[in-house]
Amino acid sequence: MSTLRGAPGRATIREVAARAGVSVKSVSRVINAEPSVSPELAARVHVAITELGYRHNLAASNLRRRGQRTLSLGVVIQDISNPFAASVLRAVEEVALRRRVVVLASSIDADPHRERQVVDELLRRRVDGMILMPTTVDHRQYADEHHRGVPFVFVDRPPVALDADYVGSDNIGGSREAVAALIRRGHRRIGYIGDTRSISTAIERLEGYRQALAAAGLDERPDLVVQDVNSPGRAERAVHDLLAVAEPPTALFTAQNLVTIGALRVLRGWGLRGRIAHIGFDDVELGELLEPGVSAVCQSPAEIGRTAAELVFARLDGSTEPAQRRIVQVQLVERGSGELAPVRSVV
Amino acid sequence: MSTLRGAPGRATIREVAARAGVSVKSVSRVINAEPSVSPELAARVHVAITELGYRHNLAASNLRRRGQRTLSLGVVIQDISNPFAASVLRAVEEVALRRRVVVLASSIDADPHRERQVVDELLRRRVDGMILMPTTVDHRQYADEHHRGVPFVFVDRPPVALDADYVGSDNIGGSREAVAALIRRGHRRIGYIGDTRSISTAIERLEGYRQALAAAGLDERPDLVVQDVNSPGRAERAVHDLLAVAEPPTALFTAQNLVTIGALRVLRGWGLRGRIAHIGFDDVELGELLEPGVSAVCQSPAEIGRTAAELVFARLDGSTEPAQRRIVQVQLVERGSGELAPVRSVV
DNA sequence: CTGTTAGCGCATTCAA
DNA sequence: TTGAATGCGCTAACAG
Repeated sequence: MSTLRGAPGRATIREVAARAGVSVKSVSRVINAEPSVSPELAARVHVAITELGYRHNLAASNLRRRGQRTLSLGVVIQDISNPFAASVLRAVEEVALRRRVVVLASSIDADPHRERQVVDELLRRRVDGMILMPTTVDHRQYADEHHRGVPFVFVDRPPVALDADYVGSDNIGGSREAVAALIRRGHRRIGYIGDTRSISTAIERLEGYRQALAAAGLDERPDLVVQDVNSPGRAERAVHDLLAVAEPPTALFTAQNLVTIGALRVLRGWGLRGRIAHIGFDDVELGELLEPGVSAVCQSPAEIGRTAAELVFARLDGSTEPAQRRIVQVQLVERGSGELAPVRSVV
Repeated sequence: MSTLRGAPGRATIREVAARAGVSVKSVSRVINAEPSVSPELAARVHVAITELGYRHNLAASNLRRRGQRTLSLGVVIQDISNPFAASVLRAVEEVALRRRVVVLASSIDADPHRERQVVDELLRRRVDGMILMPTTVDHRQYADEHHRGVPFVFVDRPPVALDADYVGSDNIGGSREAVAALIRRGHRRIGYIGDTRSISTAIERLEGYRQALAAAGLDERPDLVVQDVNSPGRAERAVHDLLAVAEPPTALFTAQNLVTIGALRVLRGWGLRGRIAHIGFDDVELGELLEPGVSAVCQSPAEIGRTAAELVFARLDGSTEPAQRRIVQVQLVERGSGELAPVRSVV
């Protein structure tokens, strides 16, 4: 038996009107819950709607309606499989659904071309606003749309060459605090492993690392800083390299999610998890169950997402304030790995 | 300075035509890349489009166009923050984007009312098809839409009272294999902790547990089976209860993600992780880093998502085959916790 | 309170 | 190869 045979075609407002014996305008009034419709008329219309399986067509409605809102929001993120991005999206959904706004989301990985394609597809569908976790490093390409009335809000990475709202974590402060905590435990040789150096969050987290060193009067040792690490696999190699230097670090600061995971694999494999202090930026799932627990600078993706959504809607509601820059606080959660004292010879 | 002042209003096809000195229809032809337009005319139109910042309006276009495809897909899932759901969604996105189809996704938790609301919002926007991980237990409410031409594909949980396509994991087989593996190690008292018993996956996983016991000639002990556990917190209590029975289990089968996590917390807290064998259904992040590693029945969310998307598009391409039931294989990944031998007195 | 007419932005006839 | 009319489903503006 076929599941989908002979679509009977969808009823229009005109057919509903005919069936209910009223004008199309009256049906429209009922649908939009306008006042000043007699209860009997409304009832007749509702019956007709049910009988015909009529469903309001939002697109057609928006075509004529003033303001032209599609009640949809575009969200462009790195990868929905990443827990951080997923939580951001979830929070955006919450705020949006309250306004009956739906979310069109797409992952773009680290592919600028795909970012462009996805943004285009979303704009073709006339999303009312856009929340963007960009992978591109120059955003003037979006200026035209932005100023034409589709507000762009940037998440996690600030807009470059574009005057738009931004929400992100306190990357500098969080990193500084983590590294300072390691220093307080007596560590002097602290390894840094971070993401691609063109990414603003990577830059900021390295900056926090440096500030903490400077505040403690420590010199940065270039051989303890590894950048451009963007996968667990590369992180494993980076740890390997760090431990091979003349004076290996007694502590590690891994400045990104996947980097942290890669480092955990190596340290665990070598039985070093209890001997090298380790703090990661961004939480890892089940970090508290490991032995020792994984200390981490925890972000608040839900608050970031909520804030981003609120900023978009504020713009849609007519706000003309200067571009906002909202920094969401992070929190160093100590679970054991970050509180280890230095061990003279780790390897 | 304001970020969003004076939206100049968006150029229409008519304005483009005027500026290029051609007819509306010619612009339309250029936009849709129809053959038989002279290169010069096309060039003039393209210039006008760029100058005016014109952007094709897909909604208006679809209104008149035959077939009326919005090139959008609705995806309704439990919770986008759940890694399983996120991976499914990601795979759907991949398939969809190749067809320039965008995905409207929404989380509904376990709230039937919200499921209804979200589905309504998506249908109002005339999504071409729908991928649904339902929380409702009766789906005849979707029959009308489904037969009207909006194909519904069910994921993770099969349709009830509705003749629609379904993609899910081999819950029975996976559970049977996991429990059989425990039995092979010598376990005779194996605890089961599972999700709400109205959920089909929970029913199937319990069935697999029972089949394994039966195949080994073991009687099911009711005091070792705990159902309706749907959060880590409840899972912790369930483990607590199981360990308090007269003859506590020497092995545990936790039949869901969050249940597994709750169990891990308790076992770790009590120092029992190395003494009670444990296999979970559905993988947990970083499970291989724990000590011992968490053995798990791993699903293939990406394949589930890909298959679901392909089924939707097959229907949209006109397939009238009988409703499909695609079972995706699972894999028991042994990492240590499931290979522990029975310990006489665990507590 | 209810109905009529025009038109949103575009694609489809049909005609030149 | 190009263009003028007509209408998609709905709402705005204006009647009654």
